[in-house]
Amino acid sequence: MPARPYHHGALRAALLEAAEQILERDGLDQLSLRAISRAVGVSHAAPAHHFGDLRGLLTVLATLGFRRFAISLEAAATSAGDPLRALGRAYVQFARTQPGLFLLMFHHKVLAGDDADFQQATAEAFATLSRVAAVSPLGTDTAVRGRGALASWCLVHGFCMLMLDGRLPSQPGLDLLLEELLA
Amino acid sequence: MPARPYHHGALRAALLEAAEQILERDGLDQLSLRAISRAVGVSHAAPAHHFGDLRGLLTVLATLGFRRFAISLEAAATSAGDPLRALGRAYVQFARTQPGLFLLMFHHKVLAGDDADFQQATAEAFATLSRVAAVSPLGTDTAVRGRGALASWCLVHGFCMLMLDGRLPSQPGLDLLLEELLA
DNA sequence: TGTACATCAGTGAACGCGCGTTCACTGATGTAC
DNA sequence: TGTACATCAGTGAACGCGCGTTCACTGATGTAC
Repeated sequence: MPARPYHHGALRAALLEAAEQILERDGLDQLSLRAISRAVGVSHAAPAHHFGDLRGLLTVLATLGFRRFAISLEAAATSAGDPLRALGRAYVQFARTQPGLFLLMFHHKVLAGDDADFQQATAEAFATLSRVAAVSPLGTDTAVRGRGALASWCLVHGFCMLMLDGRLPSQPGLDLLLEELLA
Repeated sequence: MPARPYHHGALRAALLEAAEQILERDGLDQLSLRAISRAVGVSHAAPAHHFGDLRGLLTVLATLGFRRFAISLEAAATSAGDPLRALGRAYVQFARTQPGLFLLMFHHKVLAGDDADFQQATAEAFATLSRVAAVSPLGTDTAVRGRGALASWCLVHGFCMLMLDGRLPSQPGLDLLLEELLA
């Protein structure tokens, strides 16, 4: 086996991993096909075989993000204690530990929103949200059931966005959140 | 007076206006010094005299945005009826009618956050928010007074962000919001 | 009132950069027979 | 078991694009005297 085989073997996964690293380290505006290829050590024309273009790669990345998001939320929802609070904590935790990915996931402009896998992954995540948060099932919207669910979602999502924009205090912020979720 | 005088006269204002138009029409990623200069019909090196670099221009633009934001919020806060609800409506209204500017204002990465004017303008806007929203003055944080204020802010901000990302239904969304603000 | 001069605002050409895409190619793999 | 061939995955050079910055310049304005 030569030191560097012509075929990578798992280039697709390697590209996604590198893309996520760049996303967290440098942000979305620094994420390019060339930068990703460079990080993996491959020709910058290679990603086209796996993702088509940059939008395709970003969409796959966001899809994987939503899958992981859904798993985290589901785990929180079935944990002991108040499931709504646990859900909120998990939501914020996800945004805090992988802000680049989180922001990408909610940046529809750069994503292929009509992608089937992407849509399914987002629906999966939001299903947990609306199921757990709809403690007062008053409405029957397709997107979100009930005002309580929407309000909870907005509250926790707004918290994440303000936090990631540096508009909230650093450490006591999470402590505060727990209190608000009481309401 | 010649058809096109050498000196523009009000280039600074014209550049800002053009920048805002591009921001709303094409988004932040299309906003460049060259695009702005092109729109005004001026050399692309000209903006440097007024703003230094792109970051400087964006910061001024965001500062003006926060000033207008503060005025809208203040007007809502002093209107008849429930001030907290009016404030929420004004917040969403601002984000809805000028999404590009709103997103720029909450995109610290591209702004000079340490700019004095910018900081003052944001503080001005947030002051109205915390004053009105702090119906239950339990805390004494520097940024936001009380849990109620923070919760209201997160709620309405999250609503805006989800709305601008196309994650909420189109028209009935605003109607729903009014109900949630009851809580 | 007039003149000299400093300063300011805008020009336009040039530079280098990183990007996405294209294209003919080559190495490797798998499959049909 | 072996051979031919199609397909796939990655290469590397080339192209054109838009960008920010720099620089010597020029037109216009204002100020000192």
